[in-house]
Amino acid sequence: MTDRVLPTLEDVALKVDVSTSTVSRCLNEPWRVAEATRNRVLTAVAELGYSPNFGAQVLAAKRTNTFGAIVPTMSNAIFARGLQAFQDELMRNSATMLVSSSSYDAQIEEHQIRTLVARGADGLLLIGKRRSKSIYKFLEGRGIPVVMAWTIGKAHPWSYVGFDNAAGSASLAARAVELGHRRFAFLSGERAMNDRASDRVRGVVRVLRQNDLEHSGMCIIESAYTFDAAGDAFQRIMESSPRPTIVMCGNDVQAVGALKRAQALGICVPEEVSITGFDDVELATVVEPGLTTVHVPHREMGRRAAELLLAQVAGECGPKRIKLQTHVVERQSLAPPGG
Amino acid sequence: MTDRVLPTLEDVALKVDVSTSTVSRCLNEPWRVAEATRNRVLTAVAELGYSPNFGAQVLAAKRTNTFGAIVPTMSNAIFARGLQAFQDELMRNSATMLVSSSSYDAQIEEHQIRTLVARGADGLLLIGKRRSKSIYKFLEGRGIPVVMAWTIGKAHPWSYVGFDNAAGSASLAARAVELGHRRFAFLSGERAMNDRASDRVRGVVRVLRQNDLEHSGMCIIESAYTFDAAGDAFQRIMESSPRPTIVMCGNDVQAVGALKRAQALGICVPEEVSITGFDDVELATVVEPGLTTVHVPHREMGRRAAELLLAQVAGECGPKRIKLQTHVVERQSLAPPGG
DNA sequence: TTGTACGCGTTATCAA
DNA sequence: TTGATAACGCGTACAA
Repeated sequence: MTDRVLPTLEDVALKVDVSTSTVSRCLNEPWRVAEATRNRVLTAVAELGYSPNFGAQVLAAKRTNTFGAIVPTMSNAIFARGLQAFQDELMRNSATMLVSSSSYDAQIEEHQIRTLVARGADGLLLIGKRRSKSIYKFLEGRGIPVVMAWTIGKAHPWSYVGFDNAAGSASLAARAVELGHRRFAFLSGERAMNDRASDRVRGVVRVLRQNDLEHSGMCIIESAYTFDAAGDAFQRIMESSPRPTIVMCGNDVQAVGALKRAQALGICVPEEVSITGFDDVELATVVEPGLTTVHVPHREMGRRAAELLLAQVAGECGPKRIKLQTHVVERQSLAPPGG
Repeated sequence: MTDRVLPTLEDVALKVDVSTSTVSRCLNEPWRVAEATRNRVLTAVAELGYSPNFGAQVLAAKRTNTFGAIVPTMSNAIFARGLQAFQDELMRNSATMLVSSSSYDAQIEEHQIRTLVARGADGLLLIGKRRSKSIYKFLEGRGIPVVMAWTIGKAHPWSYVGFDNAAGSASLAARAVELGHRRFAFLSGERAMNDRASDRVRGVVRVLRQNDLEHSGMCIIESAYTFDAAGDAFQRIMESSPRPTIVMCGNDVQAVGALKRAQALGICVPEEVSITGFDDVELATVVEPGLTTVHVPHREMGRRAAELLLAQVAGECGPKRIKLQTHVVERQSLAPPGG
């Protein structure tokens, strides 16, 4: 690798015969410099192909203009749309995005939080709110703005851009009750460190109780968020007796896993059992029968999370709590019991 | 925001009563420091919660340990798996990943390349190889290692970790010919700035020619990589006469779009028309009938791209050309013409 | 409106 | 094995 030497602020300054501060100002606060000088400077900048040295800029300005996002997974569409929107909004504000995925593992997530903070992230987007005290203390100690998405909580000192997971699954359960379902099962994600998963179960339990239906005995099985694991879990559920008339799933991936397994087992959906999802990703529209699910405003969450973080680092506002709405999307996988 | 002051190298040095150089060495080249000193230093580091200042580190070391990845889209699984593997491998080497998505737009991609380079990326992962001379000149001028994935090319001065797109679609076409197909149509992505899309079409044309089949008149329609756009394109293809017996698609997303439209129009797949994809993402296994497609080793590409970039910035090797294999995955959407 | 001068926290060179 | 010291390139008071 040959040693290339890039032009510095000083090179530009020398060429135009002004001070480095003037060049710096032209780039950062152009309005504070006379138009004539500014033009000469900017011309020289273009001619030399000057571009500020990132490290120096960060060291001096104490900001990286970089935001970290840690999502449980990038492999399916659930968080991809949100990330895309997050990054688009950052780009519109000439900021950049660092991303990691934690594989739904709290330990890995903690490590990644520390890494991104060490990397100088000006702010962080995290999914969910259930994590260790120590990592919250760490974040608070660094005074870094954090937005938690896909969930909602009380604000201070963190921001939330999300929705009520319990309410989302509750409205879906309510619709199922309305259609005549009485025997529910829930195929959940692992709830231990996942507040979204717990809330989604909780919402259903609440509805059952309100309708004086058996809820304490509702079959709840946890599985990983993969087709195969969910398929296995579904199979176990269907081996129980009496069979549920509806299996509500923690998300669309699990629901599709369940659906495919049902077909493999020759169980008709929705005639013999209804299946529902959560998220409303493309997958839900592509399977046969189409998946009844809860629509989540992924893009808006991503966009508003970025807006909020940018505003917070700019000191324009403090932590906020932005609650978005979900709604049930009815397709064919949910029908009255018995078809 | 209260002004927090984080411990610096000097704070650690003072506490242990050594020089800052020693502390720095303990962190970066621990073997070059006496074990006793090292232990005292590391203890102090832990006690103070010291973590190096990123900007200062970059400024002094001239490396960010950060790698940029620019993909056409994050919204579906096509590049998500590759990115995941890329980032996993980076993380294993305590490097981090910056990502952008260009929405399949060359202009946006150029802008993002410049941004990531300005942001100090030590290396870049790009998808495909067809882009403007000027951006290549820019990259060459900066001497930044670049790996182009999802494609293969002659190496110098760039690296490639990919596969032969033409060969992939060719083997699929050959199989279709073997099954008796004679009238082909291709539902392609936009080829103007997309070498993968062009190559995939080219592979099919080659096979048709080799089998003395009509190829110059093969119906080729381009569409965006979305369900709806692909559905529209499929519909136009099926309105032509004589109808093709097989519609090969540029990727799985387009193929699923075509498949769903076929079902909406009451056209039976594969009885009335076969449909094939490219990529072999989860989507392909979930639709009914399952999609016959070309399997692409996404994860391995991502992983090896990271390995290669890391090796290149470490000066352990120069640009390389790593060619991986694809293979046809037969499911139910491809069958002999007439069912 | 522009310039001077210093500080930011590290790494790297060289000497001890 | 350790320490002094010089970069590294930019932002920003403060002065002119």
